[in-house]
Amino acid sequence: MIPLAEMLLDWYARHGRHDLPWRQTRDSYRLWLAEIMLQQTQVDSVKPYYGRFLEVLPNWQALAEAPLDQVLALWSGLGYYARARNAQRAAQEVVTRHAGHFPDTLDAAITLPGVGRSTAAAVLASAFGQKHAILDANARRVLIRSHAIDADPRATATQHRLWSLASALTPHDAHSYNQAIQDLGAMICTPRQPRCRACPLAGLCMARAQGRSHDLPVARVKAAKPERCVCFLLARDADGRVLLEKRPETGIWGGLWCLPEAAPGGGEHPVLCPDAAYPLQDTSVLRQSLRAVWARRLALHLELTMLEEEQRHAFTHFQLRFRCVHARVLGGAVADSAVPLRWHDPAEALAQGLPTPMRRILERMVKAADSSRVTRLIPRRRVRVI
DNA sequence: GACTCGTGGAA
DNA sequence: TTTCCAAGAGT
Repeated sequence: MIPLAEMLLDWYARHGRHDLPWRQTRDSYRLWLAEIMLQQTQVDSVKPYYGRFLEVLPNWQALAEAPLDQVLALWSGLGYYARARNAQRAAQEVVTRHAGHFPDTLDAAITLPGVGRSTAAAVLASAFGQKHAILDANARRVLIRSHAIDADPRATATQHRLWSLASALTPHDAHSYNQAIQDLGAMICTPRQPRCRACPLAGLCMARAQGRSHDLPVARVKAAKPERCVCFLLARDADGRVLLEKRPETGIWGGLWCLPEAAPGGGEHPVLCPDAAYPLQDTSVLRQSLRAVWARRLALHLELTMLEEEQRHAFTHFQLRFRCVHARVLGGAVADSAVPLRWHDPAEALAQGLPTPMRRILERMVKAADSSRVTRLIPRRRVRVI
């Protein structure tokens, strides 16, 4: 065995994170689900979602047959929602095309939606004991530092080099090795402030020998984050229900329930609209624009009552600035629309698949309603119409 | 190749 | 406060 692999396996046996939930099983479904949830997502974020998901949908069959809304509700807050949609499609393929068994070759596994080379390799190594190398962010960082690779990690040529390096180093016990290199990347060879003194590879690490541990991998060129501005409608009907719309299946927050949007610049879905930077100051122009957009789309007689303070939500490639606009419904009915619109009781809404900012808004609203119930003895002040 | 796709933690 | 980036894959 190559010394690097031997050192890693020895270190892993003594210091690895053997207690992670997905390391208590060799079941392909559970291993695959963990790999999907862990894509671009840190371990601590995944843990609560993983247990809940498996409790409700414990096998391929259950996931394949579940309503997509239920899958998205279980994913709500975890982000990258295409993973949830692809996961269900993959489960359906496993059931229909593979007789309920995860494919046992790399090429077949990669054809599943949401399963790339690294994910397929991880599942096949752990579920079936096959020898396949992974190349995730942890493994990539460890290889780049140990071999002092100062080329751009995102360049195709570097990717090829890293994959062949990963394959060459991976020993027969790929199951243990894959987890070992991930744990080293997560616990010792961290992105910032690597703990080189505790590293089992310190003796052969070229970056350390060259005093460049902190400088590798080379930083990516940062692109300026554009802003998008939008108002979300918090409309309540006479029963206190709130209006939600189901977003299109593709794009930001695809398939999730969301407060209706509007932007002064118009557009069906401003959140999806690049360069949608509009002023959000509380002006009569803004209020008229919002009323016009929502009147046209929703066919409701709305009375705007309040604009909340501006909030922000950061995405990977842009920053969202938004304000919540409170409104009472005086009349009209939700229009027939290509986009499903539905009135939800607040508690029921929180059980749906919601993006995190929507969940926060609705939770705050429910909390406010609870506290106002306590003080209901005091007559509610008349709401100012704006 | 260059974009697109979420969210939370750490510094 | 802002910045960075994670157990990547799809288009």
